[in-house]
Amino acid sequence: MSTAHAFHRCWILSGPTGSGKTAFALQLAEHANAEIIAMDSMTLYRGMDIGTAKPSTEERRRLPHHLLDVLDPWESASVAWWLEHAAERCRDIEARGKRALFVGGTPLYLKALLFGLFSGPPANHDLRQRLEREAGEHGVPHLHRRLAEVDSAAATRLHPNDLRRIVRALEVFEVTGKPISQLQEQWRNEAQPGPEFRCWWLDRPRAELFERINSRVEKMIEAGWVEEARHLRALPRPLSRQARQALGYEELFDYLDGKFDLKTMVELIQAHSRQFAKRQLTWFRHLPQCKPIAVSGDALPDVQRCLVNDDTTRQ
RNA sequence: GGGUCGGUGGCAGAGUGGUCAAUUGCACCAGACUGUAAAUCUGGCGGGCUCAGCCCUACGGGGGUUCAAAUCCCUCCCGGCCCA
Repeated sequence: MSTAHAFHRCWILSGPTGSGKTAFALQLAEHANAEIIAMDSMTLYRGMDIGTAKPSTEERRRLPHHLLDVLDPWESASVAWWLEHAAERCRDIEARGKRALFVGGTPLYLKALLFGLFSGPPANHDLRQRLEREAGEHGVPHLHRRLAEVDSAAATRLHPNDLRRIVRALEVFEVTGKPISQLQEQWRNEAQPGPEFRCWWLDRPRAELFERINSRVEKMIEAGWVEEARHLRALPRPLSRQARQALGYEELFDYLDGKFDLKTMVELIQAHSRQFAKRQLTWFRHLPQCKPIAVSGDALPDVQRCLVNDDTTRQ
């Protein structure tokens, strides 16, 4: 069930957290008569607004945004879930003669957009729990050895401590009877994107990016992030495992429990945000389809020049 | 002014004569990543090199003891606490 063909004409704007995607996206979208689809695993959740830096209501009024606020915070998303909905929105937008512009910094979603996913089984939580318990009793390397017996190719690629991926690989094997390494081969057959396809990422000097991240966290606190967290905690149902992983919320909850003071919490969130940005950068630098746009300061990049430069790099 | 405890790598904090370029945590750098991904995992982290080894500079400053000191002694500077 390849969805990759759905994205052959789309544009993608990515970049690390705090690089200025939202502002530039609006300009880009208005220039291209586009509608925006969030390529973001956390802005999916209602009620998580400040911490996930969702576009403001004014910004959303300027043009249609998709896949924002589509789940309750106790619900769970997954790449596959997102990809399916993304393809649907993309087709719909293009059917209306407009351009789909994906904006966001979730690298796995970006990769799925570019390459698709292999058709495999969804998460089986009971099975995962069983495997994780097994790892807890005998150690993660034990699970790795077990994987090596049924799928040596996957085991070779995975570090013996990489619990998540070892569990996923074993899960796939147990429910399909096929090694995950074999199913993953499907990526090689993906079609190439069309000539209108564009993919950029905003590339700021590291020191500047980190300063922006640090001050943005402070601004979020000033904007009432603590209250937002308090409210989320008071909901009738607890946050889903996925939603809970959004940067900062766990630290806010600990702060509300009195585990540390405000200053310590802010510093923790800032550090974790910087580290996330760093990991994002590793992806962008290694995805050849994704072209860097050098940005610095408050000035937005020149749309026209981005398009021109991109053409020259494609020849 | 007197007494006392302490000054270790970006920070916190071990070490208390050789096995110490110095445990560990954080920060930072690099990498991985196919249905949890703002997650998870891995490696590096004084400087230099003809690099599984060698050289240099290092544990507040200076001096000393010793074959050998971050570790012992003297002195100076700085900080905390107590007395005045």
